[in-house]
Amino acid sequence: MNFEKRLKAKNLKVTPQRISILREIESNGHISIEDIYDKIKWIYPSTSLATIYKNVAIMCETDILSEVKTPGMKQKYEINSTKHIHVTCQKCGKLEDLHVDYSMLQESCKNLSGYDINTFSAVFMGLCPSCKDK
Amino acid sequence: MNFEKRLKAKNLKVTPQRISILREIESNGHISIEDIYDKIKWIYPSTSLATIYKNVAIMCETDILSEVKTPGMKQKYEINSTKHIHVTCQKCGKLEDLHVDYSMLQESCKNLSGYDINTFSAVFMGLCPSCKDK
DNA sequence: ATATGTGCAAAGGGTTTGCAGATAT
DNA sequence: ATATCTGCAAACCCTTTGCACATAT
Repeated sequence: MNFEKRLKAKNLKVTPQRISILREIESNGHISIEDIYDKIKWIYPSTSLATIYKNVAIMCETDILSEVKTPGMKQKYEINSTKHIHVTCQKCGKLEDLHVDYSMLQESCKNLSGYDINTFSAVFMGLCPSCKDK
Repeated sequence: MNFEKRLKAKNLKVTPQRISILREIESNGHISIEDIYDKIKWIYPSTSLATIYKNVAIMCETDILSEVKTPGMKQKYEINSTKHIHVTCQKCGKLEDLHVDYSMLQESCKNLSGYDINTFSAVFMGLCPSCKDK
């Protein structure tokens, strides 16, 4: 993915810190602030936690990133891509994307509530294939 | 709703603080810790914030309450009832229940991921009828 | 009578802020 | 050249903890 382009499109300067943050999130899929920090310290040791907070916040505001919130777990971040939902394992904590069509659900939600729907956040919770066999 | 019964069923003692917390959550539908505190101060002024935290935590663990997490908003609590999803207004912050059938989505999620699904957390976000007309 | 719950104050942890120096454009 | 970004440390939440007293069973 072309991170420089995405940053510039939002008038954000391209800095090595930002690129490494985005790379970490991309290669982990879903990651918490602390985990970003722990990983980046090895690549770019001078990076401060405050910089990570500031950048994650600004990249969420500009829709480069999005937050993934799951009841009972700490919040994680992902690169904003095509709309999808999530599954997470209550035992090992793994979180995965799921590209399923939820337009029917969105339609009935819209009809029932009368809201104009912009976006959707959804997480199924259960046991992943390897945890359920133990 | 019979709060005493629900508490006793979980071996939790019935205290006036717990009853007022549950009453507040019930009458507000969805409410944050701080808002519970602000409301309870009028009814039962000696109640401490720590007590509210402790009780909300223990009532979540025992499934009397559940957390509702929405990207970009602070977390709220609701009385655990029949499974449902949520809609929230990005302008005024209102959060509502939506009793729609999501079994088809759950089925495709299960098939695609191989997970055993226990539960589901979902929030549609958009503009509520009264906010969208402004 | 006993286990559990409450309130207080202090501690803890995560997140934000202000500022001076560094960097991207 | 200038606006923006970074790193540091302090400040600032929100949340949890320990303990002595009170209360529910």
